[in-house]
Amino acid sequence: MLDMKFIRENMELVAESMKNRGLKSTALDDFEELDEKRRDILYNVEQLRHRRNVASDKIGELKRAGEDVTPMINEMKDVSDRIKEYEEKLKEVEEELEKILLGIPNIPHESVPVGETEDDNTVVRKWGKPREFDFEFKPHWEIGEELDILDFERGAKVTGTRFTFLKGAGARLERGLINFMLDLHTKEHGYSEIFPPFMANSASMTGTGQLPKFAKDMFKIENNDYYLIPTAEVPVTNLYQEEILEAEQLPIYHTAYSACFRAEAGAHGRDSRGIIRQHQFNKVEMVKFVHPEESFNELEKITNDAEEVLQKLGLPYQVVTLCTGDLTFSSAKTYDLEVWLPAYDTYREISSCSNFEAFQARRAGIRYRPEPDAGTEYVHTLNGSGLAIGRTLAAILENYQNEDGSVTVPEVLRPYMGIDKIT
RNA sequence: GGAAGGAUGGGUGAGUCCGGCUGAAACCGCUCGACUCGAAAUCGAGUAGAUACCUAACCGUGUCUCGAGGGUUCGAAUCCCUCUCCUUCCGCCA
Repeated sequence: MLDMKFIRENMELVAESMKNRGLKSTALDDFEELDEKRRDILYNVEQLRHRRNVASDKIGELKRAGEDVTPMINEMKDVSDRIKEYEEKLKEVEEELEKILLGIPNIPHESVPVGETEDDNTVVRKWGKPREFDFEFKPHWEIGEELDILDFERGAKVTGTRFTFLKGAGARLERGLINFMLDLHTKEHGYSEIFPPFMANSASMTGTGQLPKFAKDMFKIENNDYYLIPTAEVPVTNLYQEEILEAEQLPIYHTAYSACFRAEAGAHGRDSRGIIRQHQFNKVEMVKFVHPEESFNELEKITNDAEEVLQKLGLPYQVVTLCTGDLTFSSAKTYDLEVWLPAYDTYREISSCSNFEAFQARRAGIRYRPEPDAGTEYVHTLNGSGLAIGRTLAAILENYQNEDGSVTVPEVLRPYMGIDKIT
């Protein structure tokens, strides 16, 4: 959510940023009108309330002195009625305004390229060279099925499409990857580990920006105000919801493993084979709470932290800056890490690192006190996947496959796996 | 699932029966100042958030907020209703 005052004072900028994202900015006209209306009503109602407060004090005083206050009370009845009328109008306007506000996306940072689709994303850097195969290589789902470590059919039988069983060395690889990533981030990158709930309520979902706009992308629990989390970002960012942090607590770095649940509405037919797009997948997430001046430095750092996972695993990747049209709703700037997948003959997203600036903090009420006696300010929040486990596993199967159908275990995972080859 | 108790500022906690003089005592913490070579101790002062208006800004003024929402009332932390969460006991359960 953007600051109302900021929108009021920067109408053109907000309108332009929405245009760059490929959105209509008609909501802004409504905003302007409602905002003015709200402040007008507010002025009137506050005047009346002031009158009422003064009179109420007076009535109390007179009553204690034993005087007759009936005429005054009768007069104030009328004032109270008028206040009630104004309050109802105010509530209407504020609800309308809130709706508009929650629908306005974050403003892309000036360094974000203007563009419409993912084709307009710019490649920042590449690491590693895609492997040249001297044999017929296979996609990960074939490798996985032949090694009997991925079971798609039974996943579909037991639950449904886009659910998969990992078995034997596959299950161990999944678990090894989780542990490897958590160990790396906690021991070498200074993150403290969180194990969050896998469900969160609608206030939290609104805090990080999933609600109200993206309800259909999530799984909702029946008879409860709970949603299955689409990412650990939700519970971890909301850890400090409605809290005021002390300046010296910042920056806070958290890393968390969680299962992630996504309805994948509108993705019918896309990536239907393999484990690239599942309704449930595992992910190790990194979340940061930082001083506003530091957030863009921190974005570079969090991206590097995610990159190091790929480097240690020896997986070729590229870093792209998402253009304005591809940028997610809450983000001011996002780097995607894309890993090389031979069977797809392209780089595919495996991590997304974003700076949300104060956008989430404002929604979630996460503030800090810059100086001991100063007023509060919103922190900046960031997050990055470090990494999506399923896609990492797919990348390992494809990039480390051997001609005989076996898969070599990357060096750094051997302590976690206890074997150096999956056969 | 059953029974009881509770939710007040950064923390502890009074106020709630008997509505107005309480945006909130007291203590702790924190900040600043005094004292000190420095520190501790002591003493003094300050110390909630949001928002509207004013201002270049500081300041100032008003309004709202005592778990959330609604009601009664001229007036609600205080009375009534609904909901949420927490604690304890019983039952059940990994």
